[in-house]
Amino acid sequence: MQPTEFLKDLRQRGHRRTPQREMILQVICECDGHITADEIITRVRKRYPHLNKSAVYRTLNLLVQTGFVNPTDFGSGSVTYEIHRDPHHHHLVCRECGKMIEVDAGVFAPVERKLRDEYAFAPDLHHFAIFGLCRKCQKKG
Amino acid sequence: MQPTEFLKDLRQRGHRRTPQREMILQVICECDGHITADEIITRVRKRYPHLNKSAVYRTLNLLVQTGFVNPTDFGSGSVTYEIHRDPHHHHLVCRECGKMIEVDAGVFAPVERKLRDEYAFAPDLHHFAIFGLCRKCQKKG
DNA sequence: CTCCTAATTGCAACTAGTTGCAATTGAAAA
DNA sequence: TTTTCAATTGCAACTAGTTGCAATTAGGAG
Repeated sequence: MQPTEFLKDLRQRGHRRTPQREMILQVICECDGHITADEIITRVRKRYPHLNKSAVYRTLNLLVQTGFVNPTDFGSGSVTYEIHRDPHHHHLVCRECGKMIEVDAGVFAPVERKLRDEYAFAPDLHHFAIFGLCRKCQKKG
Repeated sequence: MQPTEFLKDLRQRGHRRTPQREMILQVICECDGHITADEIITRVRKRYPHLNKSAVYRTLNLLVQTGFVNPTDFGSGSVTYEIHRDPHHHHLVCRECGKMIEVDAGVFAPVERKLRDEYAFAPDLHHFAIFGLCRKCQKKG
């Protein structure tokens, strides 16, 4: 999806099209992967120096609420954001070497089933960062 | 486990027994459940008014690293801490009414198996807060 | 008991992110 | 085109948590 499409979709939900949101979305769409709020601010300010951080955080929260963007905390001190792709995926993160492996949402299907059946609970199992040890670091340790 | 036992165990790992750590551990052990850093500071200061927040956060991080305490982010704005119990457990949190249900670690066994078998990844599947909808709120919505 | 040294503390400054509020502005209606 | 009003922004102050550094201290060795 392109920024314009997201903005149209937001409009239909009663949100306004503002230059700030337009540029924030542009940067997120261009970046192709995970990006932090700080990096968004830096990139937008190259063209539009007056951007305020509140607007960025509020826009990001809006995009997360509407499901256009997924937040992930890799434990680096700042949350990263990524355009949502269907189906969901998760990230395995090696706590030794930092290696990241993407796994598809299906991994959690048995968990979802069990929580629904045994607890009548409908979980959101979206976009987790799962820490652990990768193959190489298991052998080393 | 009692504060004294934790302190002994820490000592064996090369950490010192300080009055700050002693009182922080006492408060965590007494509280019987989840407690925030801020609440720990408040409670310790009743007896020892000069406690600094850095010491609290550093002690909490130490206790998490050593596995004595589990951190959980319920999305309330501050992380909560809980004495570790074996076996691990997780928390289901209803995003509508806030209801919390404890589930044992076994729920994630199939995930662990799959990640080990298919990705050679050894995950830490400890003490998650899993958001979703409880039975009642599913019916309402 | 005294000395020594690394671990720990307090402090102040910092980072990431949130919030209340007044000023601005998008966009729909007149 | 002008009016209108809620949505949004910028700002400044705030919260949670982290960090670098100098001063203190636990606790083992002599």
